[in-house]
Amino acid sequence: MPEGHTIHRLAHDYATRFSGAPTHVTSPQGKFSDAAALLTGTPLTRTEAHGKHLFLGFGSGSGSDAAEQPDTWVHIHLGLFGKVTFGDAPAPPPTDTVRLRLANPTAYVDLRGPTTCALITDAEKQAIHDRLGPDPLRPDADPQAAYHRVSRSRTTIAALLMDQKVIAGVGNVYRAEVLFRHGIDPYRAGRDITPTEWKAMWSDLVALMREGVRNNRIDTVRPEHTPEAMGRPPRVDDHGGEVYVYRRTHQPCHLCGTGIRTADLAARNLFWCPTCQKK
DNA sequence: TCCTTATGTACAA
DNA sequence: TGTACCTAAGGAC
Repeated sequence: MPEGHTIHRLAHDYATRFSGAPTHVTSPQGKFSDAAALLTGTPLTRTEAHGKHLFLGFGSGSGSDAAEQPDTWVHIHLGLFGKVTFGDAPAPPPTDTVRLRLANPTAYVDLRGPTTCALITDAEKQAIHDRLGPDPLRPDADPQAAYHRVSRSRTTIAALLMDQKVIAGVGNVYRAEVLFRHGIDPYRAGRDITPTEWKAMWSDLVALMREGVRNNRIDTVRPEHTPEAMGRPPRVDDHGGEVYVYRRTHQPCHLCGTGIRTADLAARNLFWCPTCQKK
């Protein structure tokens, strides 16, 4: 379930389970074997997330100097299919799709199907930060930098929200849901989004994504709109969270009953309520 | 057992 | 804009 909240959660969980002690690093599938051989026995010293990019820092930092940088980073991007599985030691025999396994005396973690898993330098890592937009989950994020691009673009707000150079970490679910929550027509041009609307959407994303990290799932339905509150039978969305429009094609809108619409936008599925999202 | 689909991105044309 | 890539689950046969 790789949107930004998942990656920040992973950064935290990798650190919790593997910081400090030397880590046994392997690549059962083979595509990362050379790097694994270099890293094995080295401690994981730092983890970081920016948007959908995960960075695992190995080596150094073991001294008391907190400013010390890791010697090298593993750059991970899950893409559409990537999955991470944590478990307690002893680790079971890995299946042949495990790209990267970390193991220590108490825990193991398997990475499967990532679009990227590569050893990079600090400079290469910096280059990735430089090409990404602000991430609502990072304390250093500047929402104005994102609005600067949004406000001078003829591209639709739906496409801009998915553009990682504009804003990092928002994926198809948060995109659909934040537009619904603000009643905004997904086809409006970025330059027609007012500063007030952008501020509201940004702070909403910060809150929603923080909750996503906490719960490890995406919930966007306000308490007063839950099926219980609306006097309707309870419902489970098949992606594990409670949402207004994402993948609810043809189902009635929770607020007005109109059928949720879907369309192809830049090769991704777009979902929205044509009645509630007219702004 | 095969086909479709998916919360993503990069590159070619 | 189309296509390639990485994996696994669910549904159709």
